[in-house]
Amino acid sequence: MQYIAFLFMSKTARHQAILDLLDDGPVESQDLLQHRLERKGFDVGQATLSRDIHELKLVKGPEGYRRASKNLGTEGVLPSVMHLAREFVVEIRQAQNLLVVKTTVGSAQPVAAALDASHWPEVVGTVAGDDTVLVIATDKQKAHALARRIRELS
Amino acid sequence: MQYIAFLFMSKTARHQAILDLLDDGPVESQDLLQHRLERKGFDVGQATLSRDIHELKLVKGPEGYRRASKNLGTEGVLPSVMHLAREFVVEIRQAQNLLVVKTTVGSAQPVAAALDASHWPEVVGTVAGDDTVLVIATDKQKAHALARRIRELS
DNA sequence: CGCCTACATGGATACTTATGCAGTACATTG
DNA sequence: CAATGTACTGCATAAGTATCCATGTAGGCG
Repeated sequence: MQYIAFLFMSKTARHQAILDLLDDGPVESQDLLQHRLERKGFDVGQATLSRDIHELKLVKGPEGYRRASKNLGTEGVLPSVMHLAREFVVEIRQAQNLLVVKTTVGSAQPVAAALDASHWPEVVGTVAGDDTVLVIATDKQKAHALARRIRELS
Repeated sequence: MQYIAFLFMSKTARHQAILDLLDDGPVESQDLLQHRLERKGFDVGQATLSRDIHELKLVKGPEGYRRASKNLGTEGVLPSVMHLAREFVVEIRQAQNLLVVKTTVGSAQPVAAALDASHWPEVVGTVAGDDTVLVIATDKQKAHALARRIRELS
């Protein structure tokens, strides 16, 4: 039944969604969070949110829930993946489910940050050095698709 | 009556005392805080503490109440994996034989170092960025087992 | 002094969050 | 396939926190 896919995707996706919501500012209560998630298509109970919040190590201050180490309101909006890719990506190679993205020297970090922020489902995570970003995809196929997508942005 | 002096000194002094207490580590609940303050000579109700906490803009995370800006200083000694995992690891995702460990911003390096230092047989190696550690395991199964083990540390 | 206003506080209680338990969906193993 | 284990979840409810209301005190002022 379709529950399968739903359940499987759900938790991680929901976590992502929660973090996204929090990037728009703190959320007062679990109830409010529940309703916002609902509007985003996540139907989940308060109990689960309590658990999610614990797992994500969120913190509740006077303003509500927010990410633990999110300090200094440096709300520098990061540039779009498209812009960054076009500007700094030099080459993309694939090795199994991994992509090695070569960038101009010093640009790997911002590119990785942008890829993370885009929350593409194929991207499990990224690690950046100085001129290289390692992108971890769920599997070979996704990695390939992802490579194409990034190339197309250029 | 001495109530005068008591009442007059109280609020500010109590606030100070609360901050002092928190410097020794987070406090789980208002109840606990109440008892600790009592031992220090402050006799105060839960309602008042709720207000104090708000006024001091304290923050409640998984560990309890703490000061908002507390930026956990990780000094020279390499803390145990357990401690680091519990403190900084936010999420663990698996992609094939790799684990993508998300940490709070800036903590990836120390977490990776700790994982390396633990010399677990499943860990082939690690690479750390800013908020992401890539852990390479020998195979899918080991990766899965490893993920569980790290999660259990929390 | 008598009166008024502003605070600080505790008790009771409304409200919010955490958790024990049980059920569902797989995954793995024999 | 049956048996067992793991992950995830909701419901009911326990545990924890915030707030309404009443009280007591201090300071200002005519």
